[in-house]
Amino acid sequence: MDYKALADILFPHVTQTPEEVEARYPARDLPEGAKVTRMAPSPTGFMHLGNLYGAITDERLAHQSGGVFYLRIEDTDQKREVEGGVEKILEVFSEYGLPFDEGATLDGDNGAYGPYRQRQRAGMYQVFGKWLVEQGKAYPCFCSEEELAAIREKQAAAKENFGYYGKYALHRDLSMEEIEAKLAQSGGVFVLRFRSEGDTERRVKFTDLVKGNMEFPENDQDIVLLKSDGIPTYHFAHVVDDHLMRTTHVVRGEEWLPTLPVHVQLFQAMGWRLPKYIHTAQLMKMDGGSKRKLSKRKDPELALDYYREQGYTVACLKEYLMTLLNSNFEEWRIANPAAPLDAFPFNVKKMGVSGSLFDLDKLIDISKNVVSRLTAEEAYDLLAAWAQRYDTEFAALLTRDPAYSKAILAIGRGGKKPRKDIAVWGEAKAYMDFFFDELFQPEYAWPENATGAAAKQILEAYAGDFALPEDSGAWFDGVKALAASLGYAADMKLYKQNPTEYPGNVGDVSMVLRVAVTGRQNSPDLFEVMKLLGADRVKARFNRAIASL
RNA sequence: GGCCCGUUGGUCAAGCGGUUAAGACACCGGCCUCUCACGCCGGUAACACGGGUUCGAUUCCCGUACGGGUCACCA
Repeated sequence: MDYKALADILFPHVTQTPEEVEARYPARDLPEGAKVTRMAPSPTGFMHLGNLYGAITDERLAHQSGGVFYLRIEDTDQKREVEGGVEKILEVFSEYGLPFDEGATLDGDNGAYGPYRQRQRAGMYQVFGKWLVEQGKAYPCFCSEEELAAIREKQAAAKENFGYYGKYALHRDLSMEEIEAKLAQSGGVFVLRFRSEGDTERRVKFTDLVKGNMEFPENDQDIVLLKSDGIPTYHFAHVVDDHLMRTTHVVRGEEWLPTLPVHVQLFQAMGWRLPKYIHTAQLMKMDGGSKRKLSKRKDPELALDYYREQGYTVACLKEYLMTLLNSNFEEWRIANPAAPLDAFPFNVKKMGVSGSLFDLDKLIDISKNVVSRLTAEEAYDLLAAWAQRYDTEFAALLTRDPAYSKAILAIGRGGKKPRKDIAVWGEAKAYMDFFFDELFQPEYAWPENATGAAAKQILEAYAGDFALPEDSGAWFDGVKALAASLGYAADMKLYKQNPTEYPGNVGDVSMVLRVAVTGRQNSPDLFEVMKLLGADRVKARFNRAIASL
């Protein structure tokens, strides 16, 4: 077989040589040890936790080592591509603060190793595809979907491995005449397959940076390199791009592990150096009694949009993912509560090998901590932005008087033990709605020791000549005095010693006030609340409560 | 089914031949000059199983079980 002639028949338009292509991608001029990583999503319009998970790893690895983190768009599957898919990707990464040093941008490319959209690189893959044909390492295949399905059936019946290999590789040894005939028949359309010399009896050894040493049978499948539209499969694109773009570390999910032998083989066939691989553990969820990989179709909580809608902060999601990514992160965070995330020394060795359950409880806990560390100003900005998007009615109230809203958010904020009651912005309305008269819809639930007439008596006594106390201490002294005057125990300790001697205690009295003012039994510091509301509105609320009794 | 990866409390996990087997979340109890949210103190709870190797295995090896992933002209 004259492979050179075959190559020319198959790729008549390809005139470039591999050397010419290579010349455009010189080794990167980076300091020793600098890592080059990439995020390589498909523009499916769907960004999920797994994307973020990997991207954080990529970004940290690159930027912690003085390297390069770039974005490559894997748009080789036109069927799955959606309008605006690239915009979505860019938007998410900018939202999450994971800056690319180079790669695809909205209006083109940024960087010297482009183009960064695989479809725009089609010609390049063909150069290398042609070159492989010249070496006898690749060949055209004309099998139809039906033929492939028939092969599969046969294999299933014979209990043999699936795939295009050995005697099932129908077009592996076509003669030049046969190829020409098929080519004429197909109108020049073919699929380029790799001619594997692998033998499953032999094993390849391999080291993954997180999984450690591994051994696989060699790949004997003649996998597809170029699809019938001339666009490469993931496998070929990965090998060509990561070589040319000088990627040093490939971070991807462990679902790629089974195809690793293919990639190793391809790199060898091309005569290129293998990048380092980091196969990350998968994000799982509990389904019924067992764990399973989070699924795009079944699990809404896999989508990043879900968290944005709920009002999780960007910081808390990154923070949580980091706890899954590096086992010593939490320890570090406890020791460095205020340090920026990027100050954490990310370490591949601290990455776990087995899939982790995505734990919403833990996320919420982290979220509360993150939100509690925000200043009132920051909290207001984030909340207002969220509401603007997901609850415009609430947004209108919030932004009507920013200073007022900030003051609400400032209650219990700051200091050593900040309040931690808001985990996500979606909860904020329920937390602070009573501050807005428009939203104030009390369902008076009086404390057990002071219902009905008792509650009314307390309210009437307190509201009678109500004036805003000077400070929290004065306020509570007043409540105590009121409690005592009505026969309630003003001292909790005394009350606990003889609970039967009193109708209730000062706690009950203040609870009545709280219920009247806020419409609920739980609230932040009542004095602060009243101060913000102002004497008039507080009074009005007392009267409203009295009227209801 | 073949191949691959994994298995320490409910969850995330530390551990890397000898430990009272950390810590975090969740849960439960107590304390915290008004509730809640915090905070503090305490508690329940784990090395999948069976063989080896070894003076000694959570740790090393083999097997079993279980879980997961993957077997496309998708990535």
